[in-house]
Amino acid sequence: MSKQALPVVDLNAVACCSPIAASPMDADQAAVVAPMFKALGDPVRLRLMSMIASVPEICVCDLTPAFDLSGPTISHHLKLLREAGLVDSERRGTWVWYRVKPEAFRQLGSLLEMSITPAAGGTA
Amino acid sequence: MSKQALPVVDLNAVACCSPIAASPMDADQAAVVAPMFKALGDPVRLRLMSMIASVPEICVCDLTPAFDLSGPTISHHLKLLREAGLVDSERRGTWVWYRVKPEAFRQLGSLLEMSITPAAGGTA
DNA sequence: ACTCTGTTTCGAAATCTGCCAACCTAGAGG
DNA sequence: CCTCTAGGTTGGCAGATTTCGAAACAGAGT
Repeated sequence: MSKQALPVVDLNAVACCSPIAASPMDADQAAVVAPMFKALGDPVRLRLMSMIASVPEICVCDLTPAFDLSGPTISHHLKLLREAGLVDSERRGTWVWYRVKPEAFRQLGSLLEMSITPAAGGTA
Repeated sequence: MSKQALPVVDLNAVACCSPIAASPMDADQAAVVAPMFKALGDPVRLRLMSMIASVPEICVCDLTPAFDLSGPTISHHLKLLREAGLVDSERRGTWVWYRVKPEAFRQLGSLLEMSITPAAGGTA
């Protein structure tokens, strides 16, 4: 996808470093972040994400054979990961390569930090 | 819910500290972890989770009015968060109180660490 | 009994998963 | 240029799952 597919999730719209536990999340922010979690909420997409994240980049032709699913189905799941802003794709010649968007990854990670409100579990 | 609802997700079955980016996740592990992400993949549940996580514990009677949804619907979403192993509930007298399960929270956080494989984004 | 809180049950509408078929792009060979 | 083949994506369709509310139910307090 050389023309850089639709960025459905605007990463800059998400507060970069405020954990879920820091303060109640408003509806707008939840609407932006939830699709990212949702994208990881399917076992196939989670494995795809894991495979993509564990190397600098990976060809679709290496992803598809790892599953008992048709090509179109894998393509569909990759599209959802793209639309969630979690990965990027680029066509190089015959093949399409996928790689993670580290910002998105970091963002999700920081949302799950619990350090700010120890009362809610950290110290109990 | 004093009799400690069905623990559908066995937290001990999840590798405690291996980030998604460390190595490709096998199908079994993905099947265990995906439901946790899925539970956070809905805007309502994400906000519920955030509200619960930002205080030591909170009454359902304080959660419901924050949404434009019926009581049964909120109850349904809370059930999904419970079944995902993300929160615990306890009836005390008239009211039911919810609180996060910090282990689950930490677990999800550690899955999103990117530090182990700098090549997949850190250094690019 | 009656009320209040929260859950469960059930059904309708919307969404998701997966496949097949068709399509588009890129490279190889005429 | 045209055709042929291979890699991926898109469109359309069944079947399963999800979301939500109305109604009924269960527990606690009055």
